[in-house]
Amino acid sequence: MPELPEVEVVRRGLERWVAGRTVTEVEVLHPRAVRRHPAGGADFAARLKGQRFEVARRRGKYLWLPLADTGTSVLGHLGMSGQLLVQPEDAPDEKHLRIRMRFEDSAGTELRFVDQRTFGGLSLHDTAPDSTDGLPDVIGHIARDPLDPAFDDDAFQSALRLRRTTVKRALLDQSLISGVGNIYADEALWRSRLHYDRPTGTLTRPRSAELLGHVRDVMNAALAVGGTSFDSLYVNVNGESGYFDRSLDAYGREDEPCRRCGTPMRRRAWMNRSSYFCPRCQRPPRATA
DNA sequence: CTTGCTACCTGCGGGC
DNA sequence: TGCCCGCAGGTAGCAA
Repeated sequence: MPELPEVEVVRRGLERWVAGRTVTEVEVLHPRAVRRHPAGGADFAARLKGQRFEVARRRGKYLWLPLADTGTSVLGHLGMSGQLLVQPEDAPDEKHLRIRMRFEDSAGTELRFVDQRTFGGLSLHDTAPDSTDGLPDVIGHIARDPLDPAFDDDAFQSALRLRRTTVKRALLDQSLISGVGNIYADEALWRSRLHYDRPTGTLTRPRSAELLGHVRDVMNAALAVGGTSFDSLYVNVNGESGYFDRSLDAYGREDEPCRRCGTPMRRRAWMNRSSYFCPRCQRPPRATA
């Protein structure tokens, strides 16, 4: 479940179904799922045993579960295909089950990390000493996300202008603004009538403010309907899909009419992935750029 | 320091 | 039927 709205849907599920529970047993079934935990899977399991989870937190696409009274947290990233599922203990193992956690209460459910492509993972980290919001130390480079009340709009706009890059690259740069991925970048650019290759330095203050507003709007709209799910890979902790795919205006709409002007939408290969845009509403920047 | 490119994985659908 | 290719919502790590 990649981008901010989908990760927030998962965070809310963890808040409801996992917060306050004490771990009794951890099984690491694939070493790559804990590769960001340098001490390895056995250490990860041993250190988690007996600890109690506090309310799940999130920044951008990262989420973490603080362990009560330890100054440490279990940090998670879902990568491209990761899922955190709260399943009945007797449910059959998923094909790509990587990590299982059992609890000492009698709720009868366990937490599972399932990940087909193993780009995601869990790890255990200390809380950053200078952090006021319990941030694990290893994600200090991740910028606040646009739904964070402490996100600084002015600072973002200034930093954006100073970048020597193009606008979509900047939106995907998690050290500048976090939580935006390929879908919501294309959606926000379409709403802003901006081409993905527009140099950041050419954006006026009102244009960058508008872009940021559209990033927020599209993420909030997606969140309200449970996120974007094209298939069963992107689900909440109960395995349910979101509905925002029906509301996408750009992403995945190659050859379909632009919802604003009717021109067929285009797809361009871009950074080993794709960009979807309207060739009429989102004109490429002048000259070579 | 910044910016951009590639590797890291598995699976799916389309063309041959 | 099967093989090969391109493609998939992400990020770390490295080169320039």
